[in-house]
Amino acid sequence: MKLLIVEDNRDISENIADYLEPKGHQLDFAGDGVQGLALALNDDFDAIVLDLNLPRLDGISVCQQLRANNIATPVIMLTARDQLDDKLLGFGAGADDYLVKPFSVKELEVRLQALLKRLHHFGEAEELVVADLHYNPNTLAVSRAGRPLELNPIQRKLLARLMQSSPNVVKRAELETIVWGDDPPDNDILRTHVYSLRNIIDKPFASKLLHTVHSVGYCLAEK
Amino acid sequence: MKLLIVEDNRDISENIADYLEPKGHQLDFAGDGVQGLALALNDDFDAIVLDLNLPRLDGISVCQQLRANNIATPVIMLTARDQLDDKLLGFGAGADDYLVKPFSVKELEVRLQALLKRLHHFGEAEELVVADLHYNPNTLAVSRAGRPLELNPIQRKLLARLMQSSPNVVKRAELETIVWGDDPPDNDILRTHVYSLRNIIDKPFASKLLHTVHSVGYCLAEK
DNA sequence: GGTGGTTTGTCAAAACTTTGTCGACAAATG
DNA sequence: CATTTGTCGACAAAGTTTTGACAAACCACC
Repeated sequence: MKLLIVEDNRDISENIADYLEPKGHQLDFAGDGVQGLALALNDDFDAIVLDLNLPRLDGISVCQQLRANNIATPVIMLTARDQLDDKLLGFGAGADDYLVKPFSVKELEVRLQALLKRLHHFGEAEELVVADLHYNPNTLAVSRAGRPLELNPIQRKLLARLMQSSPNVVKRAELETIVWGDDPPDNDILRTHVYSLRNIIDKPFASKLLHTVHSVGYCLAEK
Repeated sequence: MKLLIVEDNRDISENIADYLEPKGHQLDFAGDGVQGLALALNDDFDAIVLDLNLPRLDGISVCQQLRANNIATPVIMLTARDQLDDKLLGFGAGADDYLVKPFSVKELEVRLQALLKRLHHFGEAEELVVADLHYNPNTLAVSRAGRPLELNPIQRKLLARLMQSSPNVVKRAELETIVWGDDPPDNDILRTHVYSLRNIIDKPFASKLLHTVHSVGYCLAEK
């Protein structure tokens, strides 16, 4: 996930970076409020970790400005132990959670995850990606090399399974079950649908992704 | 606000009571998990404070049972300092926040308020916006490109869900549940309502927002 | 390496399903 | 009792799925 850390204490920033970056999260840093606000306004983060006491512009003001600019990114405030009343202010300014310094980075991670689970599209499926082919199961949008493609329901079902299983081979019988449920057709109509799917996702492009595995099934993968 | 405190340590319960009751909050108490669950299921609280270690039934199980019974009341977990991993479990079970013992009651209050604010924001306010289409769930005012529009109740329900889910596709069955509850009509009357909604929000404008996804449902989005 | 049966690719037309449109009428609202 | 709202049926339009027919590719075996 993509995070913005606004914190003037280098030790704390590095501590966070050391823990979260190895876990695959992408972090941006700002050392004061003005810089942090600029970054937050110009980029799209999954969450923002915001120190309360910052040079140039304090955390509460940063948070207020964000909300005033209609940016709903979850914000976690960092406060010193004796600033409990500031927390109330922080929540008033639109913060979503806070942590008392000194805090464990693991605790930060737990709270980040809780926030994202709550706010960030609850119950949504992940976008499927194979090479330059994208399929979003929520919007049902399909695109390849950035160009949008139109699929009908059967084609979507086939594509979804092929992408989920990629780069593995999916057996014909399995694809038939996906489309027609427990009573598959006795003729070989799957062929026609694979053909039409191929026409849409492969025909107009140089490299082919959907490969036939003779007398087994199909597989979607690069090369 | 009406709170349920599930905690086997009398000192802690009393501490909470002494601080919150004078402020006008109404508290109920349970000394073990079974009792707590029973109270939570039979009454309507604004929030529940739930100890992790409880006699008879632990806090995580209580929380899980609540969610399984479709009760969305905010839950704050109380954990000992060395139970950080349990927090992950707690969030997984559906808890909304947690506090590390020993905690200040003032901090509990801050977190309770934050939770309720979050809930209220979700349940009541928040104007919905998709492209130049606006819907305020409080005033029930709908407008597009600044021009006010008049919707009837069913159209509003449909629009609200479509806007909340935008740009995702919303399935017909889901829209039917939104409008008619658990027993959807056996005919296809949703079509007529979507048609009339479309007449109001799209017909008089150049760009169309409400798109049909054949044999799936509808989606509200730009382009 | 040729041979023949099997599997796969191709495509257009036919059969079918879902959706848009709208007028008529019943039910709810105030 | 007038107006708004919700339900229904009918038909045309749009979109989807199946069918069937032939050609090309594949594979096993002589």
